[in-house]
Amino acid sequence: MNHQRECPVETLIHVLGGKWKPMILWHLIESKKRFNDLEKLIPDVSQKMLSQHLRDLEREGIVDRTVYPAIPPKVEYSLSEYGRTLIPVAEVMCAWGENHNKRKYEESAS
Amino acid sequence: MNHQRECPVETLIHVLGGKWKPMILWHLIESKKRFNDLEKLIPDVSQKMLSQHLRDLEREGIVDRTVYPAIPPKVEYSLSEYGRTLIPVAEVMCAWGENHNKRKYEESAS
DNA sequence: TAATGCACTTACTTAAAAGTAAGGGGATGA
DNA sequence: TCATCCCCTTACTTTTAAGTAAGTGCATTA
Repeated sequence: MNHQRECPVETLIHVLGGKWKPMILWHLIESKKRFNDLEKLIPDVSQKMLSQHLRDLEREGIVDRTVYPAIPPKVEYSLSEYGRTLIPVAEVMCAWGENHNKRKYEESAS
Repeated sequence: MNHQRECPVETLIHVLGGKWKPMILWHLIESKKRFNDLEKLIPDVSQKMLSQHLRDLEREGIVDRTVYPAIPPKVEYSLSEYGRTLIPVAEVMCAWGENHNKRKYEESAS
């Protein structure tokens, strides 16, 4: 890490920041998902937020959107090859987050 | 990673999200800093945001705030022992961010 | 006496993110 | 014919984050 140049942590936060994108990534790491699947998996997400963030992630090249020309329409979202480079990032972020939650839990229990 | 439970990436984003906290972390990884140092190192940050986010990070136990009872007041901010657990996280986030920036640069150049 | 430096705080304003509610297109099934 | 399913989009409102500007307290220096 180089402390002279601009901090690129910001870039990651820009791409993955906000309330919903990490959740979407999280579920797509496991497997490709349809719009409705994600809606069910992510409690309280509105359709608007879901479609907006999926579009953002698609624009960044992280998510692939595959449309099957069927009726009713079928659209699948999956991590792109590039998106898969985020898996190790998600892993350390999750590991830290889990530990932090545990710590807070133990703190509140004492 | 466990996809049944709640995604803890959110936790990390909660702790480190927003525009300024990653920057503060970034500079404190290098060495402890005073309020004014951070103000100079982080362009465009307002005093309000700086003090607010330093306080947030302090409350989360990530940053230690040391006050020297001198006049003019001297306050030093440093990563706590717990805060140092974020260093590996920052490293992978930075690495990904740098790569992403490079990719976007090459994309726009072509 | 006045100005300066440090580390903030407060009040107010603006911008960005998210929530709510409704609609739309294009079939198919009852 | 009417309702239903899927994948959204649009318009509008609310909430949250951030920006701006000014002020505070204490002491030292000029």
